[in-house]
Amino acid sequence: MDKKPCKSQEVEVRKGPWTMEEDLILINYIANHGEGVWNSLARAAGLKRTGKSCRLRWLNYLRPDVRRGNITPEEQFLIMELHAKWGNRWSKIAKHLPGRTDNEIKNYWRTRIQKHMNKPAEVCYSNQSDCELLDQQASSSQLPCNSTNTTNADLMGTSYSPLSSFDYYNNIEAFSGQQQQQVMLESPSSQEDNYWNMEDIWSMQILNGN
DNA sequence: AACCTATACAACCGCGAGATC
DNA sequence: CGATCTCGCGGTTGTATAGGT
Repeated sequence: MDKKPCKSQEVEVRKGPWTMEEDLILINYIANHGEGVWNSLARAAGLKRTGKSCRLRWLNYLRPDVRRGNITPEEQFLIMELHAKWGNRWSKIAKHLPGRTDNEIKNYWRTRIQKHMNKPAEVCYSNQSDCELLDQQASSSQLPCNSTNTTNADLMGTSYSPLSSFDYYNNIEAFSGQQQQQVMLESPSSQEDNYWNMEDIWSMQILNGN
């Protein structure tokens, strides 16, 4: 666990954003040799990165099955439901969202959901269709739509959440309306224009003969 | 146009658990 | 059985960019 830097890594370790070259090196190396044993992988691939950094980059960004951006309303509800159940167990939550990473879910939660939950519940966009969607989700996933019977401690274990269950589910309800509107307004690809997408990388990799 | 602020996301850090030597 | 190593997790920080003034 990174207690001591590996001798061969003391020389030079790059930090910060990954370059396209580094990405390609990592992808090619993993395509040829498989993933795992990240420290030696980083060295063998000739990357001036820690194994940890390589692992993170691969899992969160480069893996071919990773889906990025545009969290669907269904995924959003699932995240809220599972977070209510398990708290900040992001990797556990991520296992139930194919293609989503714990890091992405964590970021999504902190930037989009938690923010709304911390607001008072006066902003309630609930309309009939929102409630229907919420009901659907609730019935399919055992999420109580407006339960006051279950405490957060019951749902989340000891380490979690200052909100009362009433506030929590009220906010989920309020939030669902907001997000539905937001999702409708967003064009599917708008968020990804700034990224060179993974299809590009993989097609380049194919061109490289891998 | 320039500056400021908020937001979103990529990446890093520290830690614990489990495996291996 | 202790030391070391790797992996994985959750929290936090850094930075690019969009939006507002």
